[in-house]
Amino acid sequence: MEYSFSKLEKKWQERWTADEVYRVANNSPKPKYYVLDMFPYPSGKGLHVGHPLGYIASDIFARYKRLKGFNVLHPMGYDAFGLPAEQYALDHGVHPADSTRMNIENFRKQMDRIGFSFDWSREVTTSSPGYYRWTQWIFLQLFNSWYNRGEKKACPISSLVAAFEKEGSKSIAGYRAIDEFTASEWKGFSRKQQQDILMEFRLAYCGYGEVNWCEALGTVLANDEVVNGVSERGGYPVVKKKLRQWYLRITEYADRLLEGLDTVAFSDAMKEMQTNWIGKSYGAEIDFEIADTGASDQQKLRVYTTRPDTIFGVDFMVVAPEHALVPQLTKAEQQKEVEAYLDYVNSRSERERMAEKRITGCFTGSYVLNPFNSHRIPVWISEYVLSGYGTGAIMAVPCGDERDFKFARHFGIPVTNIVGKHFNGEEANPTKDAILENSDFLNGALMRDAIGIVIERLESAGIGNRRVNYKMRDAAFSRQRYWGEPFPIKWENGIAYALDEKELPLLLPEVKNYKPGPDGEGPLANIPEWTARHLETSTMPGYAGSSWYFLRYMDPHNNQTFCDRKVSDYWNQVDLYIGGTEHAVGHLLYSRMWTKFLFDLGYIGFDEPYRKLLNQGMIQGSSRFVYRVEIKENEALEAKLRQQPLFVSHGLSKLQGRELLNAIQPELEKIAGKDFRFNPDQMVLSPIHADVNLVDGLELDIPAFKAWRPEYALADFVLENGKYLCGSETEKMSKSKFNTVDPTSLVEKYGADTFRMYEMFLGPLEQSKPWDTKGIEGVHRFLRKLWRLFYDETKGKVWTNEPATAAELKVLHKTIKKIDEDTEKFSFNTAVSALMIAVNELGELKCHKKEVLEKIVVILTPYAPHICEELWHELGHQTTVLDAPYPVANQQYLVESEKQYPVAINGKTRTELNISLDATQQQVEALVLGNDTVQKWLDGKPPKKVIYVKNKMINVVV
RNA sequence: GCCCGGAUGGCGGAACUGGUAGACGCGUCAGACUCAAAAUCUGGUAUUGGCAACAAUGUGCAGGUUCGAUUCCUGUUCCGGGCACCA
Repeated sequence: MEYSFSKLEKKWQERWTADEVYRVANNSPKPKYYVLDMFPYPSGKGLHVGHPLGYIASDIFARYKRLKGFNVLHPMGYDAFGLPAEQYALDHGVHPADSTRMNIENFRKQMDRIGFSFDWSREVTTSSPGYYRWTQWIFLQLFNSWYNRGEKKACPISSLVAAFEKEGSKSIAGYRAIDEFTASEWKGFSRKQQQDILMEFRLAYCGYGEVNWCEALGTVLANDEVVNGVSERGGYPVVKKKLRQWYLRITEYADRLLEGLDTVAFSDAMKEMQTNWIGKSYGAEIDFEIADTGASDQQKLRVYTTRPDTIFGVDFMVVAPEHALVPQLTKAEQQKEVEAYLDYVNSRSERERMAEKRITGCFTGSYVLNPFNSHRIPVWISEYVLSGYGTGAIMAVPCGDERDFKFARHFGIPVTNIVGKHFNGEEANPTKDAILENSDFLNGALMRDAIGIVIERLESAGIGNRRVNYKMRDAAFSRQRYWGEPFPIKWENGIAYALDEKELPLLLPEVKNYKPGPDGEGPLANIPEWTARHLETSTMPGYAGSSWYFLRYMDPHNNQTFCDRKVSDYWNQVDLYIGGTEHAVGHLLYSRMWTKFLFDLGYIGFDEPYRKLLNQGMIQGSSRFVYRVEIKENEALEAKLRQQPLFVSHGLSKLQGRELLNAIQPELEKIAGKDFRFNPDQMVLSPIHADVNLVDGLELDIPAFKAWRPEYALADFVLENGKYLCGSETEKMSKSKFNTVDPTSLVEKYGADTFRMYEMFLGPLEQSKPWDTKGIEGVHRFLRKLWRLFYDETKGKVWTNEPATAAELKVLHKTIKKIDEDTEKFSFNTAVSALMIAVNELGELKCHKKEVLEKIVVILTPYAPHICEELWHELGHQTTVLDAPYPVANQQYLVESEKQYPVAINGKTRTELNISLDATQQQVEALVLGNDTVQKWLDGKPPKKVIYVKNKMINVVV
């Protein structure tokens, strides 16, 4: 009987589905375990071998935990709202709902072949009304909440209204730049005034602000969706634009997002990325009086600095071009220059600014006074100061800050040295460990200590105060697009009103075209019925639905609430979350914030969503290249080569000019004839991606390549050693590079079990690695060897009920221990190796004992579930192997009584000795020193000491 | 520029708290089976020298600590990832 994997895998997949074996209940006497994958965006391109990597890992762990006696929640769904589906709709006229449905079907079909243990009865799709109803609901909770800094948690907005009615703006002093008001003033405000103030506090709010506007996509983007000044999706230019937008007040959670990192098991790299994104810094705000202004219209320039200790090193001030005081600061004689500079700044796109950082700037003509010694300090404008951070103005200390120093040098501003020999006049020194000089009352103080001294002085003199700043900004939460959750918001007289919860879901209406609406509004603005109801016309961004999906899996069919509190109390946090690092600062921060928010309001009982996060590495493509001969500026020859292309093998691809011509002359003459003359220096070889599936290792399958594309049908090849070898390069896996490998075709050829194990065998999960199909045979061979322990091709069944020998049990228990340890620490690649070794060893021992095989089958089940289920039943079991008890390694078979030890003298191995494992140090010493070889080497001299490393070796030090 | 991570045979990668470096797989070589090939099985395979036993050298590079270093320390090169005027 042969191992016919395709029949067997189909059989069990059907059986498992029919029996609903993966269905999991929301209660159980067993302990719970929640294994989650980052759900996919169902793109039209389908899966390549890189996608299932994380799913296979999570599936192995989910099955392992189940065998270990846990009630395991392991769901899957689709992050279905988003730009690409809409872009596709614009281009092809297919409704996003339809293309999404088709893509989901395709994804599902591909995933099903791999044999995952997902509980599909819990599937969620973020674009289905039953799901986004609750996304809208959570949005309403955010809209109706504010962040109470005193209590460090979100509270209902009604509590803020109550506070205003009772004591005016007292309780929110220092929150935001809002004019103070008393309780009676509050009551006297118009409805609009009141709502405008409340809007400043809502956790989901609408406001005007600089946003990242992407013209090509016709929408705004969040900061993490902009990479190097262009859109993450599509790579289109992004400009800053002032627009009315919805925001998520994630900045209020900055501290808790930071502190929460201590309570979760994320990689250090991941924690650091989030920490940097949040970017907390400690410093002070300082007011500088603007010189030469009258006492009546006294203006102050406020700066933020982390280094108040350098206050006497301030040689100039810089304000951002967008700073509100620019017009007042600009003196008449500088007017022209400032205007020209502002024009220049506006002409530069975000991308240009990032690409080349020029030192630019312009003097305003104004001066401010140093608050401690009243020195006059010139005020400049420069684009290197960002309007969005701190106060949009800085005090420049060239001797301590590299940027300030370069600016000073560029514009010839004299530099004050406050750190003595620590500053060499050539570059700034940002040290905190220097003793201050030229610094008035700070002279002689260590900079590190001076920071606090200055802040105290500032605060007591009322010219500044301690201040914490964050790089993180509030997250832009609206998109001028169609394919997203509609906001449950209605506008009346410029006031945003929440829809009643009973009106949810606010269904996404059908549209005829997906083109943007007027005035930068979304496509929903084109629908008269929509605008007639004064509904918000933008939709929510892609990350809205993914910010809470892990909760919906727990209670996916509940239509009373997003997730019953009892159910979320049971499943609690995600125990293991597997996905890529690309969501480090997007999805992971947003979902952590939503979790904290829902916790604050008491809807769930935990405030971090993911207990442990594992980042799988990317699987890169291994591209193959063929080298095509092109002859420039010779149209007649080129025409011939277009008809009959000529490719040279990789080994010859480095040749040029005359040498190249010599190598390819015969083939070229066949195509072009003998009479052609041309300059060999105009001959170039251009590398062209060849489909990896047409290449075996590096050798091109020439007939298959010719059949691949009509234009290559007549191609000719210059070979080396009778073969055409391709060049290779590791690149991102992508259809356009023809380096994608389709998992389904591999499953068809080798079976799902082989495919799963091979993906794990490739290397450590967290490491990025190039895909190479070659090695898959080895894993396949392993499963066939395993099969042969049960069945012989001629004899049929060979397994027996005979008792196992000690040697066989030793192999078994060693393997159980190893697999258990490796799986527990997610070292799946070494676990697969250990399983291979076990099967090899059992094969050598000709072990066909049920007693041994049965346990091997169970520990192998998470890795290769189909073959194990089949063999489990073959061994006479009636129930599924999924519920088998996980074997325990028996120490008895792991301990050896005697072992051969290498004996080294000063680190060099000289001989080997058999030593009983319970021997004492003295016994070992006597044995070693009594040995002839050792004696010979010692040459009569006594050794300094004998080092006996149990289970390892013995070293004699002389 | 700053912050992380990495570098081990022809290749992917093993190696527990410092203890025989190269497990396992691929590739390759040899052999068995075969008329032959494929498939399968068995064995060899870090490098250099030697028929061999064996010897020497070997974990990016240069040092250091140690009886002993892929592992720890210092410096350095290269590669990958993240951040990038955040004052």
